[in-house]
Amino acid sequence: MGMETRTKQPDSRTRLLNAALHTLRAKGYNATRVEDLCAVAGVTKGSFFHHFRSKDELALAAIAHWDELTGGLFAAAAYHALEDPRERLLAYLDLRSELLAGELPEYTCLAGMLTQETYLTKPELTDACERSISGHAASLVADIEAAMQRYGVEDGWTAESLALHTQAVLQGAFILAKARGEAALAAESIAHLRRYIMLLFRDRT
Amino acid sequence: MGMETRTKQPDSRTRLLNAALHTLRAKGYNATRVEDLCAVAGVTKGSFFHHFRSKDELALAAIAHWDELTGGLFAAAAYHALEDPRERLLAYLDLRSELLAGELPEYTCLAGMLTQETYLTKPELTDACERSISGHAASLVADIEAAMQRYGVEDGWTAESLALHTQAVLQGAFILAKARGEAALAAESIAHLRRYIMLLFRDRT
DNA sequence: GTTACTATACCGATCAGTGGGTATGGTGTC
DNA sequence: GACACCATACCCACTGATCGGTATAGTAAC
Repeated sequence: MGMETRTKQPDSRTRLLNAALHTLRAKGYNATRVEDLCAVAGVTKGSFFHHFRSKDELALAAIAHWDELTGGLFAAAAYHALEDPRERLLAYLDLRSELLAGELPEYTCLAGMLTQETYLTKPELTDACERSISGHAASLVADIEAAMQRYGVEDGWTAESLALHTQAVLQGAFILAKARGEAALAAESIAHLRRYIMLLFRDRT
Repeated sequence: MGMETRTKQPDSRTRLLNAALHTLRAKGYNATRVEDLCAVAGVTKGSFFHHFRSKDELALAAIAHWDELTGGLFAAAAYHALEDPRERLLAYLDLRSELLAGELPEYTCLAGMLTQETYLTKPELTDACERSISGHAASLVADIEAAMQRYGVEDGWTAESLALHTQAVLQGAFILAKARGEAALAAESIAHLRRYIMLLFRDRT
């Protein structure tokens, strides 16, 4: 799986994982049949069970795949070069806003979706989702801490809690957007979060 | 057995709806079997299909039941008597925080949960969820508008968008709480939202 | 008798997972 | 080069269990 030649088509395993990212986010875990994924990936069920021992195991692999993709996306983002940590946070939110441009199931969070559906029924999956969300939140903590220091915030809340709050807002925004069927709603929620962060980290002139 | 049947227990239909509120929020729509609900409600499948034509119809009825219960709860809350609309909003959030005291699947939002799972697969259910969430959000708009006026806010955002944002935060907080398995997380997100509202509606002395 | 409700046995569709098979490509041996 | 050998990847037909829904028979109350 390491160094692969630059073929036009990814291999079956990757195609199944990509199909999973798309379909799981659109229809959820239980409503997605193994054969749906096979159809999207253009393989047969035999191939599916050659690569994954079970549907659960595919979901686990899909979350790992998701972490890899999104981790890369945000790690490579340009805003890390900004000098002011507050600006880095705001730029992060702006990027999240920009990502809303695609189709709805494409910008939604896989981990958030699966958390709801697997809670109490599939502990390993819930755990994997938790690690995914918490890991992403953790990547914001350093910037938040730096901003707190720079802007002299001592308000009885922790950097971790604000990092998790940003993720909560995003997750909630996705639900609202799904309910209403419009991405604009999610954008407005992110705008409110952006305003909150600007109010928290104010220039004390 | 005959004489004991006439207890103060709610009728079968209501017991099924209550079972649905509990079980659907805990396990989701697809993972909840009709017979699970029957077991919790203490009735048989025959009774279930006497009261509801299908599982979908039950879910619809459960959302209506949910709207009734929560609508009553918030309509009857004491804080509506407060004079300052900002204080009414803050008190609303405090009430939401207090409700987190119960077991996790008990304070979660049924509509938010079902939205995710029925998106693209059960349009009528998604619509019902949308109406439920939007309706609840709408009940906050008057107070937000009054607060905007009283505190002289003219910031390029609407009362509706802030109302929906509060719901987004709550929905997201529930997901995080489920992922981590602790209600405290949801409380912290609500605290951030509370702080945001206090920063928006500031006394300009 | 009729209406409202409950119970039980069953049907039919669905779908995760299996088993048995083929195709391809690599490797060692003579 | 030809051969056997083996591993990986893949396909198709099937199965066994699950579960929404139905058919039907009953009971209680007016």
